[in-house]
Amino acid sequence: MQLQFYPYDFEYKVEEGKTFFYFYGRTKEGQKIAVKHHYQPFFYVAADGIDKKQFEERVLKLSLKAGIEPAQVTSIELVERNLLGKKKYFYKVFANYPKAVPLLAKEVQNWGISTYEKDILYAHRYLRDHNITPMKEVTATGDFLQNQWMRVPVFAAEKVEQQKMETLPDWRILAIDLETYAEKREIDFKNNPILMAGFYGEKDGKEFRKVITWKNAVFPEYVEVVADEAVLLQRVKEVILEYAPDILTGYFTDGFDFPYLQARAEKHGVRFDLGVDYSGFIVNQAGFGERESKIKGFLHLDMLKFIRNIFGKDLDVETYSLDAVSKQLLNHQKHRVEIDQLSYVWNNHPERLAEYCAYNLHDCFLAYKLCEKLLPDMIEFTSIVGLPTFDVIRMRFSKLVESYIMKRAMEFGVVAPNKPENTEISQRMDESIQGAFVYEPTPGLYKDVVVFDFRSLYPTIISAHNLGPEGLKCSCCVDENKAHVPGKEEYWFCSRERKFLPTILEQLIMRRAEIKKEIKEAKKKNENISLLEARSYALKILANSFYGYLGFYAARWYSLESAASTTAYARNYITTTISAAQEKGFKVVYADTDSCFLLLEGKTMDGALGFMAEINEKLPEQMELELEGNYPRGIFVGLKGGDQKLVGAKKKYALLRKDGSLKITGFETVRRNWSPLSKEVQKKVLELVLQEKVQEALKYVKDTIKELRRGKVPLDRLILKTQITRELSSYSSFAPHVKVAQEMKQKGEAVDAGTIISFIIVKGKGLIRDRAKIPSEVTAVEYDAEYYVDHQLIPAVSSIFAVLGYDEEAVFKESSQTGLGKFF
DNA sequence: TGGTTCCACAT
DNA sequence: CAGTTTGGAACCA
Repeated sequence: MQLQFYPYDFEYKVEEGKTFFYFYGRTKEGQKIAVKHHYQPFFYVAADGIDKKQFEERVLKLSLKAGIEPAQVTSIELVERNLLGKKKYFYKVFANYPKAVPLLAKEVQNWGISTYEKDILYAHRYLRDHNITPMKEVTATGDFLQNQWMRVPVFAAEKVEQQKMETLPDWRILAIDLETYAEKREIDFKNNPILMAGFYGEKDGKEFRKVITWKNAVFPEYVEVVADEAVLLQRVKEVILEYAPDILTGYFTDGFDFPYLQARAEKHGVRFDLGVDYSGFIVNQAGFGERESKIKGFLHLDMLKFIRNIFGKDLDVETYSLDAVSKQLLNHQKHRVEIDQLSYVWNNHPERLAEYCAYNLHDCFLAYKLCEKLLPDMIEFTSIVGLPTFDVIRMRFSKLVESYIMKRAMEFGVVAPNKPENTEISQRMDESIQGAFVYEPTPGLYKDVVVFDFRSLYPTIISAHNLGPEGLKCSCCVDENKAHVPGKEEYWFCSRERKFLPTILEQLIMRRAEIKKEIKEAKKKNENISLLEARSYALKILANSFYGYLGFYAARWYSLESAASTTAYARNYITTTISAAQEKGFKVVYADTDSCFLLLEGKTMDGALGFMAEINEKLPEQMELELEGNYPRGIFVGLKGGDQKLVGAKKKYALLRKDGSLKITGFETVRRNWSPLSKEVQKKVLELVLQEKVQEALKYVKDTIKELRRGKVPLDRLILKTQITRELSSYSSFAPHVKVAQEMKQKGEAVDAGTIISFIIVKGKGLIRDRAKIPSEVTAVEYDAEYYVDHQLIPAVSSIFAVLGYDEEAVFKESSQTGLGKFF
């Protein structure tokens, strides 16, 4: 019979000497199931230049001592494959079980023969070799088995294939969050019990809300009170099994909630056998004390991991805390509850526990919503990379790129190069390459700034010039002039044969271009574009990571020469564009990496666009110079410490859009350790100056200074914030915020690493740190206006006014009473 | 300035 | 063919 299902969790089992791949998933009808399929593990052995007959005899006889069963070769097969651009012969050497692979490969390696792909996880190998994408519909042919050893029916497949790339529209998601006993923020799995376990889900259009706790009090209807922690654990298990989610989600569940549950269950002797095969939580150490947690037969998505590793890159958050991330992505925050007080309330005021239950439930809600919102993105990355979603969201970019390459390698008959040895890694880590070109601007206020940029510059260069280790210094193109890299003539890349890496990168770029078109169409028709945008985002981020990957020390397809050539080409393209613009009579005011800023100065926009078209005619097909924007005004300020008229600061400018809004880059307006006042003033001054209302800008600053001196500025606009980064007692230097933190601690407030300290500088004599006070203790007249004028206001705007000629050295050197302050 | 140390996130 | 030590910011000389 045939079975259609959607798989999301995977493993393998060795049964009677045969290796089976296990899919866990849900059928179209909603039934959770397991599907097993036989597939033998293997690795590659380089077959060129060895005595084949001798090797075959020797390898087939191999039998190495190992744990359960000796590691043996079951069969071999001679195949042709491509390694780093060269066609070669390899043996596929099949092993009797997955763990035998590295043992056998090591032995062959000892014979002095190269081996490949011996460290590919069996489950990953299976998915790649069968071209199966998790989360998408799979058709299996076979029969159900009689079984008692699993919580779900087991289907034994003879054939497994994927024809449709449809995903389940309604994944069943359950979010979980714990509150634990912690008197002073300590996290102690051994000694501190779980006080509450919260759940949130939406099933069949209905909300599922539950908090389990073991203290009796008056609670809302969603709270379930049980006798003790052991019963709580038992109930957690039952709730999960009853709800039967496909996806379990939470925030930092990998490192906190799941291992906590596991530890407490162990302590109480509660069997947490909710895995599909009655196994419990599986907690692995991953990397630097980081953990990964899972339960067999569920897909565990720790939202922190996906956001931190992949999705958060474009996110403007200071930390990846649930609070900050939810605010940014969901426009929702955590409940404002004094979590530090939970243990005290638990012991002394159970009547106040209800608000903690609400807090607990709300955290579950946020995790659920994050998961729901980002699921299309997670599935998209899954399908591009072709590996389990569990693994994909826990990967860093380099791994993601490599996984994509290895998925595509199948179609191209490409064998993956080996990972570098440790010695090789440390060598690579010492190497570095020249980066991007940045044009030093001349400080000034400019009119009609036109900005052009190269679309996806690095990926398109790699694709257009066939960059990568495979075509590097090929023997066929030594004399081909055009194959040599401008500015790096010692490198050249094959111009005769299109190589694997640039090809699959080009496909990413093209695929994204198609999707962008689809998005445009969908927008016209007012259709939902969130899925398309997830796809476009995934493709973009992956394509952009190729360059970094080529220069990443642990990469299999490492090629520093290719990375260096990418930036060399980029520098060449941007400087060529600058010269071309200048030849056309355009003044270039700035350029950075892939963008070029020029002035119209009486010329027309059509002229500028004509210039762009001319450039594009000469560019390789994949590359394109685009109009980024056309700004009525732009300002570039001087470099701090440099000659304010001559030396411009790089990466620091502001542009005025036609609609009056600003595009601000590099200015301090966004930094935390500036007062809200300085940020406001800086932004306002930029705005006025860009509108050429210089006198107004001067007056504005003047008025603000007056207000400051009159004590009229509200205190909340004067608050400075700095984060305490470590244990308070370990500070040897006493910056203002450290001093304030100590005062707070004396008053019994909790101050730890991570606490953000707010303070205001007040009048008086002595060091700044002695005049830093807790905001709530400062009265309106007390703040030190001169400090704010000198250290907050003037520094925020001086470079802007300097551009306009208010920059006499003497003026700045003197104190505020007579200095710039006098101006105003 | 470069080398070194500390810390992610959760209660 | 589950186990690895990660990477960015803050600090310090």
